[in-house]
Amino acid sequence: MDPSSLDRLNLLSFVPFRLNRLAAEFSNALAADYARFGIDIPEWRVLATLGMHAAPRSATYVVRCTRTHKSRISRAVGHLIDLGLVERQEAPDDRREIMLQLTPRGREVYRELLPILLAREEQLLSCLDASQRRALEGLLHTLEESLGLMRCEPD
Amino acid sequence: MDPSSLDRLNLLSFVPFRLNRLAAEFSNALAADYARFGIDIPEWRVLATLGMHAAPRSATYVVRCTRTHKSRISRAVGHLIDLGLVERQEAPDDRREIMLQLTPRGREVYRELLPILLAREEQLLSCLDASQRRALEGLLHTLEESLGLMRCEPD
DNA sequence: TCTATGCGGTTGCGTCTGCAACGGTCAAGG
DNA sequence: CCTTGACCGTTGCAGACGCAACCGCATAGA
Repeated sequence: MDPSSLDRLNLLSFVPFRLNRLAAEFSNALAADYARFGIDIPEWRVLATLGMHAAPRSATYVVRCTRTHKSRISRAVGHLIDLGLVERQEAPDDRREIMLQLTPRGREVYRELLPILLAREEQLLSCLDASQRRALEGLLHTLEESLGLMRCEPD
Repeated sequence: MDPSSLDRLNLLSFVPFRLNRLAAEFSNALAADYARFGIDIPEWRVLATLGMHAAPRSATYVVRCTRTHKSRISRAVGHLIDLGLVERQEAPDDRREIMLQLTPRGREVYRELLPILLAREEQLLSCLDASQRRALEGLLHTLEESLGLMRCEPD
């Protein structure tokens, strides 16, 4: 992967660095879209995870699904509740679990935000043609599999 | 890119999220390697940027090259100086600029750390065969070009 | 039943981050 | 020469972060 010699590393050819930088660039590009709705990245992740399913989910599910630290999820949920986009309800069978679901307003925001984010994704990937996108898809999948990132509870 | 419908997004197929998660996973895997030398990611970036060149570089150069915020670079440099790995010297022609270079000990650490990090990169990419790696290389390059991430001052 | 262990979720705390403001320096123009 | 604006790098500050400790609850075993 690294074309340079062994005692001189070109940072620009170091994949971890490049991935990090690329991801930061993508995040930055999306930040403005989130901000219009008063939410940030972890909050969007909660919104997206809940919006993905019809039935309520626990915070732990969101944690596993997004691979985000539970304290971050907890605070993000708190903020979303303050905004009136999410509501908690105790699970009937286990009072430790707190099921989370979007409020009508939360689902509205989700529906409004979704096409904006997909358009932004499209813009960021517009430099790739169809076959390159398939290749990217395959590579991401292979890497995710290898790192054990694909597990997510069934619906 | 997104196989799901337009009113339901599967977070797991959203490229910005996947990139972010993948990058975090890579960073985490490398963190332990840095830590053995008492440094973290931004400090490694400074070390790598200075190690890449024979001649001293300004902090602004490191900022441009790594696309890291200047306050972060400033503090990383401060720490590296405390550790005795980097030294400052005023530029003779412009007293605003402060040229940075590795100390002998800094270069030693760089040489020691480099193969460790390359091995870690190799491990993370071990799930990809040669042609997949070429594809990844190409995709990263295309995306970086498109986002204007490739510019870095000449030597 | 009582105790021990583990889980779901929250929170206090020390740390790190990015922003914006600043001090010091240079270069251009009157 | 002086003023203006730009630039380099640092730092104060407010907010965000992850860790670890914690609370309440559930489950298993004596």
